[in-house]
This record gives sequence, C-alpha cells and structure tokens, in this order.
Amino acid sequence: MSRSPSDVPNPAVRRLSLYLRQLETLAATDVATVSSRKLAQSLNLTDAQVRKDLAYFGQFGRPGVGYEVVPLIQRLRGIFGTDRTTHTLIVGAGNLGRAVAAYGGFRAKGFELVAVFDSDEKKIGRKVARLPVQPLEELPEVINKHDVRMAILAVPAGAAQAVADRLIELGIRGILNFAPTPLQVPSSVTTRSVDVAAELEQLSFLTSAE
Amino acid sequence: MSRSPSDVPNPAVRRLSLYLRQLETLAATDVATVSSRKLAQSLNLTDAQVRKDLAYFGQFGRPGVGYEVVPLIQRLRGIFGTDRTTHTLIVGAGNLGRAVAAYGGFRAKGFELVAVFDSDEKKIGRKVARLPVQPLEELPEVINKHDVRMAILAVPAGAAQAVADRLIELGIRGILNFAPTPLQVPSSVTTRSVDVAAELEQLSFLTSAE
DNA sequence: TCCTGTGAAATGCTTCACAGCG
DNA sequence: CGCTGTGAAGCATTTCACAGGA
Repeated sequence: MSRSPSDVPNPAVRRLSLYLRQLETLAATDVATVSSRKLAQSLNLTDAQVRKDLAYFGQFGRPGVGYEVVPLIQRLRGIFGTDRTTHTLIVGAGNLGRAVAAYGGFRAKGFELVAVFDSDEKKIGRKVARLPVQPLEELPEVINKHDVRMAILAVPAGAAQAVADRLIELGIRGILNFAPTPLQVPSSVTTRSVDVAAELEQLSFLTSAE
Repeated sequence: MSRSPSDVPNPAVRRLSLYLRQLETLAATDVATVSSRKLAQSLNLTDAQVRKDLAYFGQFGRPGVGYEVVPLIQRLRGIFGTDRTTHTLIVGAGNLGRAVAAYGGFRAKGFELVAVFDSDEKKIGRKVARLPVQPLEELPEVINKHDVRMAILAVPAGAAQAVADRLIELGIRGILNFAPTPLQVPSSVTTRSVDVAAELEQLSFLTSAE
C-alpha cells in the first residue's frame, strides 16, 4: 500500500511498465478484465509476482474476476505520473537523437517532446520531428518556459557528462542516457542508461556457454 | 572457476559490461592497473561487489596492486565471447534500425553487422551503413552464409513476434528487441528489450514522489 | 469455482569483515 | 602498508500456499 518510490522494489517498478504495455494491448482488443495469471503468462512471469507488484499500490483486483483493464491502466498511469503530460527534451540531433525524436509514441505514453538541441552549428535550424534544432545556449529558456523535467541524452560519450551537468544545473531531474558512458549525478537526479553495445555483450554471454 | 552463465547472478553480468567500458577508458589513458575500489567509485558501486563479480570467473587481481587493465579487458572479452567477431544482423530499416546500424562501435566491441533487412519493398536496395537493405526472403541464406547468431529487431510492435519466430526458426540464438512488445521465445533463445517509453516511465516514477 | 491479497518460507544478491599475499 | 578473494551475515526479492471474497 506504499507509494513512495523508495518503498517499492526496483524490479517491481520495471515490471509495472510491462504490465501497462500489455494492458494497453488488451484494451485495444476490448478485453474488459484480466487475471494475474493471464497477465503473467503473457509476460513470462508468475501470477503471484503480478499480484504482489500491484499490491504495493493498493488493492484493485476483484477475487473471482481479476483486474479491470481500463481502470488499472489509469491507475498505473497515475503511478508513473504519465496521466499528465511530462515535457521532455532531447540533446543530440545525430542519428540516434533523430531516431528517438521520430518515435511516434511519446504523446500517447504521456510525454511530449518540446525541443531538440545540438552543439553543432551546422545542425541548428534543421527540423527534427517538426522541431527546429536549437543551440545549447537556449536550454535555460526552454527548460523554464516549458517546465521540462526530463531529458534524453544522445550525444557522443565524450560530451555526455558535461551536458548532463548542465542539464542538472538547470533543473532537470531525470536523464535517459544513450551515451555509452556512466553518468555521475547527485542523488536527487535519476538516470537510466541504454547502451546497445552492452546489451549485445549480455546477449553474447547468455547465448554462449551452456 | 569459470562458470556457465546460469551460475552467475544476472545483475553481476550486467555490471561486467560496465567494468569493461570503464577499463577501456582507462586503457585509452594508459592506466596500467586499477583497484576494485577505484573501479567501483567510478561506477557508483562498492569495491566488494567488483571483486565478487570478477571472482565468479577466476582470480585475476594482485593483492596490494589491483587488477591489470589490459589483461582484464582481454579476460572480460573472452567471457563475453567478444574476443572473436560475432556476426549480427538488423531487421527493420526505419529510423531506429538505421540509427543503430550507423552506430560505429560494433566492430570495436566485437560485433560485425553483416546485413540489414526490411519487408518494405521501397526500402530494398537502399544503402544503410554501407549495406544494401534486403528482403526478408534472403534471411536464410545470409544467416547460413555468415553464421549469424544474433539479431537486432527494429520493426513495429505488430510485426516483432512474427519476425522473431522466423529468426529463431533459422537458428538465431539472441535477439535485441527495440519493439515495445514482449517477445515469447523458447528457453534456448535469449532476448533483451529496449523500450524507450518504458524507460521514460521509470524515470517519471523515480523522479516523482520522494 | 476462480481469483485476489498476503504472511511465511525460500531463494538470491549484496555487504561485511578478515585472512593472507605482495 | 594496500589490496584481493571469500566465507558468513544481512538484506532484498521471489515463490509458496492458503484464507477469504465474488
């Protein structure tokens, strides 16, 4: 029944996103309710795990029936804070930054991309996902104007820490880091890193021996 | 003391990639040895954790000195199987597929991108990262010819499972999935998923309450 | 009956703390 | 000294198993 992030096991939080994805799929096919067992099976988890994860936030299942899909979706969005739009910006308009910017799912998932930045003068002014690429100098104004809380970092490894420092200084609280380098941030800031090479290494290891 | 993947805690395997990244950075600045404490500090981990993770695979530190950077890099690459080139292919030549293909770090990390596929006729033949986009019909030939073991999936969610099924049928053992949908695969196949929306949700949750 | 919510047990992972080596 | 490697302790997460509601 607790709600504070620190009280919920981290692995459970990661699974909540999976539940939400799956529930959205179910809603799209007009499924009204789903049991913890069915939800678990579709994600290769156990039913007890699904129930326990959801129970961290309250009791919204009905014995004998299961969970109502649409209300549970709304509840999960509320938990994530994505029932309201969160403004997000991207720094780095290279291949990866542009690809992420082009991802159409932001709005439907509760995020709105409000600006794209790059330090390369040649890229300034070009349109990326209908937004003009802006120079880093304009970060303060944009962050203030749109009350941006989260940033996506798609810059080269060498520039990542400096850009992150600047973003944090300007009030950004969460950073999704695509650079293959770990960021040092104060504990008040959260980062998640996506490193394609590291993921491939994991796969290579896990598929190797046996 | 070398173990099969199943004996090593999953979180430890994930950290090994971080160690390798950091060691490569150290090697680039000609640092010869590093202690578990220093390595840990640069990654926000504890020294005991670093030692324990490495000890799953043998003893390669020297008391009083630490770990020799270059030999440890080689050892880690051996553990991951990236001391030899692993052939990899990408399915999906959309924005994301092209961005991942353009990522220059494959070769240096032990992976070689050998082919790019797409089901859209209009994309066939276009060059992506110096490789011509091929139709899915040519998957069997390419996988056989290059002995491809791993695939990167950058197709729309609706197509992901079908493409994964086909890849597995053709002998692919590891799949890096960028589609926002969970894949159902036999236990002989390993998948890792990268879901930008899910990562943003995590950030949103972790930065929301206190 | 089917299904949730949840204590209790089991498992897994991290941290501690220290013997022993260079 | 400084530092590793590692049992043992401590903590976190998952699984079990069942009472009770619809």
